[in-house]
Amino acid sequence: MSGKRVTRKDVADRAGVTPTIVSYVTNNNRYVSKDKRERVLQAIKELGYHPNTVALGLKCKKSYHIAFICDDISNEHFAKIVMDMEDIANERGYIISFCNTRRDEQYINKLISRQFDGAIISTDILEGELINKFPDIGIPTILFGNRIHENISKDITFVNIDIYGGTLKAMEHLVKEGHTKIAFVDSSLKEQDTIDYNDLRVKGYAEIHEKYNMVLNKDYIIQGANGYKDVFEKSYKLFQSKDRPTAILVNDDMHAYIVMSAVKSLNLQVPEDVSIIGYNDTTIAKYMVPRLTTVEIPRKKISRAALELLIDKIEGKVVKDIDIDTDLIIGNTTKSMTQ
Amino acid sequence: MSGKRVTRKDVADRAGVTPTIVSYVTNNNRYVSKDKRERVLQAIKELGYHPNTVALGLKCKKSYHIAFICDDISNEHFAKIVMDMEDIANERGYIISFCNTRRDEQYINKLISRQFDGAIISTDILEGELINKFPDIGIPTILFGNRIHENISKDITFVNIDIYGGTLKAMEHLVKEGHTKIAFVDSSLKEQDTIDYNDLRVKGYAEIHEKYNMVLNKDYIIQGANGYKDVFEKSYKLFQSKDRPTAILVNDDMHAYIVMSAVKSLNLQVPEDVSIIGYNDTTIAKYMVPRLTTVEIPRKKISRAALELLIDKIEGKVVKDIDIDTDLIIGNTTKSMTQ
DNA sequence: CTGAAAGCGCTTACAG
DNA sequence: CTGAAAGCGCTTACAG
Repeated sequence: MSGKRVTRKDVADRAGVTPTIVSYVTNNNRYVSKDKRERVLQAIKELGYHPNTVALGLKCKKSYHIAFICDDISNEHFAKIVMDMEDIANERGYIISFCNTRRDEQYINKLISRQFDGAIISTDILEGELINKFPDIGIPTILFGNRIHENISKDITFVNIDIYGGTLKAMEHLVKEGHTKIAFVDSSLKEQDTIDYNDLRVKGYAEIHEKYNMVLNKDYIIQGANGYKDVFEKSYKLFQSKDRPTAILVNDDMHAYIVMSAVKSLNLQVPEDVSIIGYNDTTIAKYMVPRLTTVEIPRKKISRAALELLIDKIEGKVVKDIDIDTDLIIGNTTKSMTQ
Repeated sequence: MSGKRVTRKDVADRAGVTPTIVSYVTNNNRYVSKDKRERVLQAIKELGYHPNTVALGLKCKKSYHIAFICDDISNEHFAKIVMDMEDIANERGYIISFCNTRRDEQYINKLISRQFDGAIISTDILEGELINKFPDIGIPTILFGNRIHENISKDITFVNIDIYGGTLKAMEHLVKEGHTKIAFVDSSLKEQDTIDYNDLRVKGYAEIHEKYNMVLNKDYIIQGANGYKDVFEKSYKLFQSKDRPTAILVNDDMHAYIVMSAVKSLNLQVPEDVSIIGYNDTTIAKYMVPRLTTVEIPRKKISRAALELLIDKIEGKVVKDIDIDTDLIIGNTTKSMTQ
């Protein structure tokens, strides 16, 4: 391409000043005579100079670069969170890199080498050991989830999302409608030793069974599903069975949609034959017909909280965990059994 | 947090060698005596050393950092493209930053300052002038779209996606089924002077009208819709009208889904009352009931093509534009009028 | 008011 | 076989 990039030195030569002056002009942090300033600005324009952020990063040990790491960048829920965060980050001079989690130490090392000023992580599948690599090396880190894991570094700040409370609300709603045969889908690709705040869903699910003396049928729990196709097949099979559940809680709206697709493929109706509840309140939920009942995770709140906590932390302030409530949005995909 | 980061010098001190030796060990590109090599590796492990990519980038003028810029990171279509690209990039030592387009010169400047080794851009809303900033400054750039725009730099390489051909296939399909009142939705936030390869959709749409002597009703074209809600409202209104269309082509699956939602809200049936065709073949299309008929953009192909072209370009090779075909995936959301 | 100089953490050509 | 040194493009403390 067009040869070497324009540097500060090129600008200085063009404007007939020293490189130092160019810096003072671009950073606007010291008096520079009007004459020189104008020559510099002119030269910058003529040459198309863009200060090299990499050099600045090296010198100042600050990259203005934040990583947001989640398990599925193709899930609208996370994308919307990033978009909200970007609006705030942008004002503060930061950019955010939106990355997919990889259960791969080499990949994590590569990220770490890039001198992010901070990281925001939302994962169900990464071991504490790998997550801790960020704070251990001195990268301010925020984790979406809940401080229920012992192997997470004390240096990590949590945005505690009340998935547990949301799950209780969803389950109570189904129980009040008379459902006793309730299934549950957890589509995250979990393994042992993972950060599974999803377990808060299982926990809530199990506790409601206990509270109301309902039999917990293990066959009603679909866990560690492997992608959309797997969720479709497993839920198809579940609803094909003689003793099929009358309601199902699905850990993500898109997956809830897939479950509904499986249900419909069996010529069953939602909510007449099967009640469905999702999580996240994404576009798919809002425009589903019937409208999906779903546990809302307040994205605006968590993105703002996470980003502000992170920037405070980067700036050396002491920050504390924060708690975020969830709500049940009642749509039309559940139906009372007692009517 | 934990103070300063571990540098090459720290490792050298610990291992009792010069910093140079540490580089030769980490890069594995020169003979180092077994004894020293082991001491270095030991020190790296003990200290948790991660080479500073920023410093490397400055020295070598190579960031191993690629930008993928698209108009809506919350659209699964783009997220899946990034994920495919990442798999390839990862093997080659690159990381990809997944960014939302902003029609904001400051933002573009900020990106440019970050010394990306290359950029892959997919946009309907960015002016050529802003896109050209990347190649103009020497950043190898790939653009998804079609070389039909005169104001795009010659230095940009195109991955030409045959949206036009796909649109013809979709329209032909509807015409063969006897539809003559066909609507069209373009949900992109376009303005004048934009890279609107979407216009290829409009072009195909118009040409088929001409070819078959069909009246092109301008009221059937919804353009510049502003988000999901707007698409819902506008299509609701469209299908509420007396002279409503019997079929509709929608430039994205999720938006097609929203249109279907509007249709159903009016107690109309798909495909009995309204035939719908989308674009992209994302998850929503695959699991829609009835299965959405959609113009497939072969994501695997375009992501591989784009990334390989880009890396070749970064490595100084001469590359040529590439053409990618599209296909119509026939689902169950269209119905023959003549049965 | 303004410039020369040190230094951020690396790589690698150069000189032993 | 191996080390000292230059230099990538910046910022800013220091010295005039």
